[in-house]
Amino acid sequence: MREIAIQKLTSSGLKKTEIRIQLLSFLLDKKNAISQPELEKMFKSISDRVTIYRALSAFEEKGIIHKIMDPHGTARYAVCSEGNCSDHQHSDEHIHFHCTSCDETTCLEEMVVPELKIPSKYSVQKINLNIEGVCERCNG
Amino acid sequence: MREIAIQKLTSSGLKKTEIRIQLLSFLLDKKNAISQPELEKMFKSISDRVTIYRALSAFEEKGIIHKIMDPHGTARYAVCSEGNCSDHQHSDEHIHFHCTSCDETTCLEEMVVPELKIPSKYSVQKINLNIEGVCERCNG
DNA sequence: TTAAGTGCAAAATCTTTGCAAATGT
DNA sequence: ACATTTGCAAAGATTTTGCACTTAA
Repeated sequence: MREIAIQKLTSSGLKKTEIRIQLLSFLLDKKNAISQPELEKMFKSISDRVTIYRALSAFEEKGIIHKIMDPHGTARYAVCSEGNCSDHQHSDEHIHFHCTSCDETTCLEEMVVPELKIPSKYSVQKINLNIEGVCERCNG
Repeated sequence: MREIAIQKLTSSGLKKTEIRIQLLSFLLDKKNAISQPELEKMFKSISDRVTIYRALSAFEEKGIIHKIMDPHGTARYAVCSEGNCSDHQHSDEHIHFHCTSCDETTCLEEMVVPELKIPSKYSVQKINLNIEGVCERCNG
């Protein structure tokens, strides 16, 4: 995933620093949306909290990752699926599943947000669909 | 709304203190989900921040209100529609609309979350559907 | 009277900002 | 060389906790 990370950084015009490469590689490996605190713990040996904040904002601005708020109000980050996102324009219209047992958030990329008949007085920019429940592993 | 507030407090076994009555009346008057900071400003003359936190948690635990996280990760609170919620069991399966212009969050009580075919390996407890866009007033 | 609710002060978190030093292009 | 990125320290903001005082039941 390191190569893909490097490639994404390059095509976004970001510098390929070791920390950013590792951070992005890590996110690319996961199918889950990782919380800021988790990333912080994970990388605290090689980096500092503030650097992670800034890296994540940079990634998000460039449309490399998207941020979702989990039910606790904790920010979580996941790599955008290919070609869906661009600078400041995220069409991450897939569904997120949050497990109340293990507290993990999974992107259900396969599932699509169903058609909604929204009153025409509203103009819609983005739809977030979040399911809470218990995941396969915890149900086991 | 004061009467309804008092009634809800009574039937939840909460004390009918002036602050809680006013706080709950205020939420009952609004069709919108109000943020903690807003409530804080609104009531800062008669109450203190911590009291509001605690009142809101109490209301939420009793199923009087529900909490939703807006796109900024700010907690917002709205009264549950009649009979939908109970202690620790919120079935607020309606849709929330967040306006990116005025930053208000509205409960679209009329709209229902559509049927979703969720892989059976997941057990679903709650579905959150959040739409971001521009509301009628701001579109005007 | 006594359990629940309040206020104030203080801790614990989480997020942002400024600036000098380090790093990639 | 120059623009980004990093780290550290410090400011801001938000949420939680402890405890003595007050209030509703």
